[in-house]
Amino acid sequence: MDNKRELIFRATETIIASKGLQGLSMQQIANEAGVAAGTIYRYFKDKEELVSELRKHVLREVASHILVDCQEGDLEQRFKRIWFNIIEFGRQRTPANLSYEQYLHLPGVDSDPHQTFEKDTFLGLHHIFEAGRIDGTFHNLQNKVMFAISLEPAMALGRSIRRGQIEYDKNELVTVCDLCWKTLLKQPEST
Amino acid sequence: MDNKRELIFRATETIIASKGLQGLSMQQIANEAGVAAGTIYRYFKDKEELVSELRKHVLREVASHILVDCQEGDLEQRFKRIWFNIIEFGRQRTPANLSYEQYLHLPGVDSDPHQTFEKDTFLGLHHIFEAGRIDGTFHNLQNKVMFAISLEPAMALGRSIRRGQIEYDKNELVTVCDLCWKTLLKQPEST
Amino acid sequence: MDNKRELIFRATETIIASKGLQGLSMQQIANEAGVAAGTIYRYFKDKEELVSELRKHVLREVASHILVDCQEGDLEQRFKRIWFNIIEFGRQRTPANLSYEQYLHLPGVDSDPHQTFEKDTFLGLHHIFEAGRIDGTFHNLQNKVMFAISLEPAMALGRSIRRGQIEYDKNELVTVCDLCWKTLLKQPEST
Amino acid sequence: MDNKRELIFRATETIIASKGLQGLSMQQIANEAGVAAGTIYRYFKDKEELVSELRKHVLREVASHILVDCQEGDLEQRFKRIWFNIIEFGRQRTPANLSYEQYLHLPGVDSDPHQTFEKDTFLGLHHIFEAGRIDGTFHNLQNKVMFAISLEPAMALGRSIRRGQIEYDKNELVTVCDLCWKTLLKQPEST
DNA sequence: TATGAATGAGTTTTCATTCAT
DNA sequence: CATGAATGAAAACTCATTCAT
Repeated sequence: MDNKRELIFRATETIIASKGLQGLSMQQIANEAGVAAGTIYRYFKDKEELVSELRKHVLREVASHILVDCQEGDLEQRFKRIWFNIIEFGRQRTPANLSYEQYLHLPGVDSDPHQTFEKDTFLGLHHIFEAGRIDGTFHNLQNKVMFAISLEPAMALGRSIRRGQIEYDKNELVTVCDLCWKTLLKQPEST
Repeated sequence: MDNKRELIFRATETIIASKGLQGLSMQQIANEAGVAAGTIYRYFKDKEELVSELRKHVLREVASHILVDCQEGDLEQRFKRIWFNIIEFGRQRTPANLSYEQYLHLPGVDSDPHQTFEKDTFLGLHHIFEAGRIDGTFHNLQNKVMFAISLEPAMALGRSIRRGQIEYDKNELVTVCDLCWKTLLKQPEST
Repeated sequence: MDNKRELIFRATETIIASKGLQGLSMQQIANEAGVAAGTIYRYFKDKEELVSELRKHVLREVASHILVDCQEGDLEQRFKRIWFNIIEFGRQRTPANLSYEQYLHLPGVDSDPHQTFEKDTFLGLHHIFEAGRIDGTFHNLQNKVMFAISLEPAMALGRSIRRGQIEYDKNELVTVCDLCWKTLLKQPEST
Repeated sequence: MDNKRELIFRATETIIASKGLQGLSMQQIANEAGVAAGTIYRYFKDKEELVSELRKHVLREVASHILVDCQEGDLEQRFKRIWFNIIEFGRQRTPANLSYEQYLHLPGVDSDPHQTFEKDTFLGLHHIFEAGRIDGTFHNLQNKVMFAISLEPAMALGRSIRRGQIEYDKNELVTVCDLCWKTLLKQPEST
């Protein structure tokens, strides 16, 4: 069953979340997962494969949290929903979120297969940016650039809230979300 | 001499830049630095101390690159200079930059001494945000929040350029920088 | 069925032939034999028994190849037939031959049961040497000694041909076979 | 110092002699050598290198035992001295001899570097065979063939004596040695 | 102070063997 | 009988750290 594979994934995620990728030993994973060390090797060729497969798994988790409900409503509603999804997800001290961050700047992220996988996983985001660019609502900027100016702030904010570096203030966030949205717009709205 | 301490720092930085914190052995550092393995222990209690001291060292390097020339001119000029400093620094494949990223999300970053040190190092930024907030030019937001919406994008962009995910386009950057600046402003400028 | 036992034997032989006794795992044997790993344990107590049973199996194979047609003709004809059988068998890159060599100098060969089994298996050879010794044709030497001077060369030659260390030259071999034969004779033939 | 390398060699040799190449673990070697397991890796890249370097070491030992005093006297004297050296060495239950046999039929022996090394190490033998062939004393046979018919028997005999399969009988050996010598001769001596 | 050989605990990985299905 | 997932002990190997020189 894939039951055990999932078990190992969760165990690994948990450990990475708490001790980082450096404090990660196969024995620990086995203990946490409640299986024998050797069992891991029935599901993953070696540690490298486990870590790299988990990366995809985590990215998928992140995407599923962030892209929830992002199909309905107009562009603004969809964008703002995603923006808050990012905040909510980033605020949490879940294994998924914490281990996601451990993967963020790993050497080798810029390899082709990784980038392709990442792009595919977050395809929903690209659709939004493209839609806005095509109908002339957004500035004519590359997707990555639009992400950087409008959603990267949400990631940073979620993280900072989680770390206790800034206080969670719903009203402030609504304001900031609106600022991020307006940054994308070619014509400032006539309010 | 502190000559050797510096030598060890540089060696460590170089290795972290290329292989990450995981592929970091004392022997490698010794080789790269051109000293004996035992020598490292004359300057650092153990590996942990070396890594954590280097973190401060790297943060200082980053700050010095980013805060260059940020005292002259009006708020806008100072902000935009920093914004581009971040882009320029982030674009580079220097040991300082690459190893900086390796430290970014390390578990334990949220510990108090770390946070204090980071805050002190980037004090210059705080001054700018405070100045703008006090004279009523900027929104009334916490510093970290202002950083998140105006400079975090620059960090992401620099990184993406370096990784080849977006093309370097000076004009586009000028536009984006301006957008980031305007995000901070309470009253949209009357152009 | 003994069908499966034979299957396992052949698989083991094949693997030993190509990777030696060191690169021999139960899983590999199972794969090669097309059975489950656990199945092997229905036919053999453990790996040791499998390996040791296979040794006998291989010895029997070797004997059957070498002692073929060795009952007909006079002493010289019988000897020379065997001599060439050894050459022919040794030249081949068959699992039987290759795995036989892997067993040759294994520690524990000098144990009593092994020696007895070996002696029994190659009884045909002993008959020839005894016959020659009794009728006064051969020197009065122990069987093993006669084997050493007359057939051991054939084994070495077959092996060397297989390894490409010497070229196969039928005429030269006929000469050498004759030399080996004459070595056994008490009185050099009056040619 | 190469002191420790030698120590590790001797320990490995001893273990191979008693348990074969299969029952050879780095930990055992370390224990036998009286060093830490990690120390072995300062002298040898990995187990494979250790085993393969030891092979050369052992071959050199064997050659030095066998080729002792083989420069003096006429061809016959030189040959017979070597023949008895082989017997004497093969009779011994020394680590050098026992581990030598473990290497004899290892898969991979027929690789080029191995063969070249072996040929170089036993160059002394080739000289003798060549000398005899050139001055017309010996049959016109390839060196390996001459080795097979005249010295391979000595190897087999030494081994058999050691294993207790034949009794040590000096007179019989002198006879047999003479037979081996005569096998090489083109013209049977006029006695 | 500097060295680098040596250590040995800890890591990854393999594999003979068992046992529930 | 046969399976093959699971086990866990043991193997190969790494590496932070120490210490005699």
